[in-house]
Amino acid sequence: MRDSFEIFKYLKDLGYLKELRDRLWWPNSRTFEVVVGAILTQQTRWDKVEKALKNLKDANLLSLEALSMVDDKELSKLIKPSGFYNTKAKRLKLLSKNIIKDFGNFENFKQSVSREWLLSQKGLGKESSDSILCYGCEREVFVVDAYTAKLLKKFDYEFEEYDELREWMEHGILSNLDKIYEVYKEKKSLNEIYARFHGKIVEFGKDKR
DNA sequence: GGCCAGGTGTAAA
DNA sequence: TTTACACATGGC
Repeated sequence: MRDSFEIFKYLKDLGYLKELRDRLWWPNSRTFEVVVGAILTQQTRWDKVEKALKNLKDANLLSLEALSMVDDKELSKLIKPSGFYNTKAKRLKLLSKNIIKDFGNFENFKQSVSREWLLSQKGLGKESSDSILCYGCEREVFVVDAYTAKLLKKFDYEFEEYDELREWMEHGILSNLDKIYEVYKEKKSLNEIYARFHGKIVEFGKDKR
C-alpha cells in the first residue's frame, strides 16, 4: 500500500455508504447537535447516543442556550442511556456555557472556533474536537478513531500518534484528489471527502465487530 | 458472565 | 512520558 487512497478504494469497492443518511454522514451535520453527539458518543455505541439525543429533544433541551442552563441532575437523567452520564452531563453544560461566553452563538462558533480552543475544553480530546470541526464546522479535518487504527493495522500500518495517523490519511487524500473526483464523478469539497471517508471507515468497523 | 463501544481526565511512577 | 484507572450503560 502506498497511501490512504488504497483504503479509500478498498472501502469504495466493498460498496460502503452508497446511501448516506446525511451529506456529511454524521446525523444533522453542521448543527449544534454534532457538538452534543461528539461528547455523548465517547466510548459508547451510537444507538445509545440516539436515545439520549431523543430524550433531550423531547425535553426541548437540544439547544446551546437550553443546555447552558439545564439542571445537572435532569441532564444526567436524560442522557443516561449513553453511559458515563454524570461526567458527560457536567462537560456538556460547561461546554455550552463556554461557547456562549466566547462566541455568543453556534453560527459564530462554527465560523471562528479553533482546534486549540476545543482541545482546551474539559471533555474534548483530539477525536471529539476534530469531529466537531469536520462535521459541525465543515472544516478540512480528517477524523481519526479506533476504527481507523484497527483498519490500518489490517493493512499492516501502525502509527504511534493520533496526529501522525491523521496527517497520513489527509496526505493520501490530497495526493489523489483527481482519482477521488473520478470516483464521485464530481468535485466534492475537501471537507465532504474527509467527512464521508471517515464515515465509511466507521461503518466498515461496525460491520466487522 | 465477561468484554467492549464513533474517549477523556487525572494521578502516580 | 508512560501506565493505570475511573467514568457507566446496555448488547452480544
